[in-house]
Order: sequence, then structure tokens, then C-alpha cells
Amino acid sequence: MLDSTDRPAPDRAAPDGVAAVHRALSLLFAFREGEATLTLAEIAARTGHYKSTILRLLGTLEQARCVERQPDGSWALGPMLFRLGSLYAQARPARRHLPTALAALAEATGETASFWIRQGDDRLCLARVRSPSPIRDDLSEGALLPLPAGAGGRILSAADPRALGVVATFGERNPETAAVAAAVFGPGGALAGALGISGPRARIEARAEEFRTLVAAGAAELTRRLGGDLR
Amino acid sequence: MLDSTDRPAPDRAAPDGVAAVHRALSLLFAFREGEATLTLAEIAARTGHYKSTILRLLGTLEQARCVERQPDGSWALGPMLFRLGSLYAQARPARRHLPTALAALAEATGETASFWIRQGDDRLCLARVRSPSPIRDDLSEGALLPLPAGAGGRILSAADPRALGVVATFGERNPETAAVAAAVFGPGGALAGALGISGPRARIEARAEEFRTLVAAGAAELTRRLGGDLR
DNA sequence: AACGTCGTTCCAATAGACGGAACACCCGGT
DNA sequence: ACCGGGTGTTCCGTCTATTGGAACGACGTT
Repeated sequence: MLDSTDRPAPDRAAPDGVAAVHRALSLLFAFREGEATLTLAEIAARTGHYKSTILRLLGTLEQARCVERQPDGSWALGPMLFRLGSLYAQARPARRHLPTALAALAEATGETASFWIRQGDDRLCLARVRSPSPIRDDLSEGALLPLPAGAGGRILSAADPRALGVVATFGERNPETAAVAAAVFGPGGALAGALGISGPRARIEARAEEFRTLVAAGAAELTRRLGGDLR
Repeated sequence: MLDSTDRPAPDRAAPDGVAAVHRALSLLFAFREGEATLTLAEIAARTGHYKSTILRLLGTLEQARCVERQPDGSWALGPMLFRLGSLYAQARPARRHLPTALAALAEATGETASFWIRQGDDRLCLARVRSPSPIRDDLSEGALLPLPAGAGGRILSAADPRALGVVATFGERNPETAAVAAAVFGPGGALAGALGISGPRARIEARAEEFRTLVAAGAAELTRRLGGDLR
């Protein structure tokens, strides 16, 4: 007795898992860069959930300090997320070596240096050291960029990052920006992330060859520090 | 008709809210400082939940990249938490001014400078700049300390922080450590957090008066930058 | 080989989440 | 002043979705 008719439509993205948790997390993901607070109505519009449902979930998240209610009634992300995020960062072996590696690269190039890991179809900036120049690529830790674009993205989405070597892109992610990046590997030869620099296109074009060398050396050094397999 | 008998016992910690979300978050809170990964059994022991329940919740959290499954089957916190934590930090107006304020204080004193906010019965380190000295208070961003202890804790748990002025403690949080802290205020005169330094007791005792002045000046300057009310 | 411990899957029962309706509220417009 | 559209909030019956065992296979140890 095979009843193929009343299948509950597993079309796509079967949202497997605990629905209430998915909903609660979707509230957190409603917050975007540069938005300190959101109102209930905004959250409802973005997530598509009923306001009563949202309020109940927000109350739960608030108890855990994952969100904070503002005096004016609007909602903001809570400090517990910062704590959990810090615990994540500390658990990454790479994290310990990033400040020095990035500072050295930023110093040598005069551009903003950053380290990226893949996260699904995006890439996440784990750490960065800003260029000393006032004209610079002013990105933040925690920034989330679409995966394929930019030098770092090329590395993280490559089928074989080892074959790529150093990648330089000019105006790919942003017309005025250029970037140079190279892969960093961890123990066992696994891709640990992408190390690179980014800045105004003209400055990087002018010293492209020099920067390729510096980024390659920085990535190799960081790989070595992580106990990674270079070849 | 006052029936005082069958009250549903509001003893303490009435777990109001969505149970599934509470449970899921409790899994994240099972992770502690310095523990990169946990096994299912460890999480079960700490949270007291059934393994089947935990596995289902972890699966949901994994889809959202709030946890990551390691190749060996154990579990770690996920990168999405880092992103959310970064968004929280960026939303804090204080955050923008902290690096320079802390760097200046660390430079002037030679000790580790840090900034703390209250979070329930704990205090959370939002940012810190390490002392250049090899012997130093080596705390991390995201560190969570019990509220009452230490100079920063005194500030954050004071009934009237304004009355306290600069607080110095010697060996309170840790016998070998001393700290000097002062309150920072935001717009409207609300307590924004505590700014301070900490380091080996002997070094701080030797220059206590000087440090009090420096910390007070740093806190006043930071308050000014935040558009805060000083008096 | 026997045991303990681990992670994993399955499913019926029911606790508990959902979502709609109804409410109080604050503004701005007319 | 009166209304209208927009807030945020509470309440409660329905039924879905979560739970928590039991049962299983796979390791590792004794």
C-alpha cells in the first residue's frame, strides 16, 4: 500500500529539527550590520512570524540575555551572544596567532589585513587589523560577505585551494576595492581559512607583485604556526 | 476568596518561556572557558537532558551554525555565535571608543586595561588591552567573572556608583592580583560600565595613587566621548 | 567473550507551543 | 475632538510538534 499522494511535500530545504528553536534563532538573524535595535513590527516583517509568537520567543531569549529590551521597548542583541562568540573564537587554534600575523601583514603592506573562514554560502571575518591609512577598507570582525566574490572568497570556494596559490582580485567585490589573499592550512592539511589584505584599488594595483609575495609569506608562516601541512 | 494554598509554587526561577528554546540555549551554556569541544555524554551530564533530546536540539543548532560537529563526533560552538557576538559589540556605542581608551590606559600604567558591563550576577569583559609586561593579568574578552569581587565588580554592583569614585582592591578576586576601576556613564547618566586596570598586586600597590588618578581620568574621558553625564 | 559506554534511531503520548482574536495604547491627520 | 492606522500586549482553545524512553549497533576496555 504505497500512498504517494499525501506526502507532506519535501520540496526543498526540509526544515528538519526543532521548530521552536529555528524560530527563535531566526529572530536573532533578523539583526543586520549597523542596526542596533529592531522593533517588534520590524522583526515580524522580516521573519514572517506572528507577533505573539515572536514576543514569547523574545521573552525566552531575554531571560538568557541573548536579546535585551531597550528602555524604548525595542529589542537589541544581548551580551550573552558576545560571550558565546568569544568562547567560539578562543576555541579556534588559529585565533591565538591571528593578531600578530595580521599586524605584521598590515604593517608591511599598509593595508587592512584580515582572516576569513567559510560559513555556508558566506564567508566570515574572524579577525582583522586596520590599515593605518585613513583611506582603507574599513571592515569589521564578524563581517559576513557573500562567498564567491573577492580574493578571500575565491580561496574559500575553490575546489582545490592548494592549486590556487595567491589570488588577487581588482574591483570584484566592490569596484573601488582590490584584495590579495592566500589559503592557510591546519593540521592534516585541512583548509583553515584565508589570509589577505584589502584596500583601495589603485594602491594595491601599484604594488601588486610585492603584496602577492608578502601575503604568500604571511599565509605560509601562519600555516606553520598552526602546525599545518604546507604542500 | 483568597486561596493561598494551591499556588503553583513560584519559589524561584519560574522557567517561563518556550521550553525548547531554553533547552537549546542551555546546551550552548554548557561550554566553558578553555573547552574547545564537548561530547554528547558530557553535555548530557551537564545539562541533565536526555541524549535523544540533546541530539535533536544540537542538530537544529548545527543547521544554524551555532554549533559545529567535529570530525571525531564531538561538538563545538559554531561561527554564527561569533557573528552575532560581533553584531552585539558593534551595536554598543561604547565599543567604538574602547580600543583607544584602553590602549591609552594600558600604555600609561603598563598594566592590562579592561572594560566591564554587568550581566545578571556576573560581569562580562567587553574589551581589554593586555599589559606589555610578560607578568600580567591575562584575561580575555568575553570573560565572565562573579559580580561582587574585584574593583570592577564593586563598581557594577554598587547601589550608587557615582558615590564610589575610583575603587582599588588588593587581592580580593585573586590573592595575587590587584585592580583599580572607575565607573563610566552614558547619555542620561546611566551606568555604561566599569573601566579599569588589573595586574600583579605588588606592582599596583607601589603606584596605587598614580593609577587611581589615571583610571579616573580615563573613565572621565570615556564618559565624555560617550556623551555621558559626568556628575 | 562479556561488559560498560558511547552515539543513534524510532515512535506513541501528551505537554506545550502556536496563532488568532481582542485589547489598550500612542500618534498624526482632518 | 474625533477618528484611523499603527503600535505592543494578553489571553486561551486547538492540535501540532516535542519529548523521553526503549531498543539498537559499534567501539574499547577489562
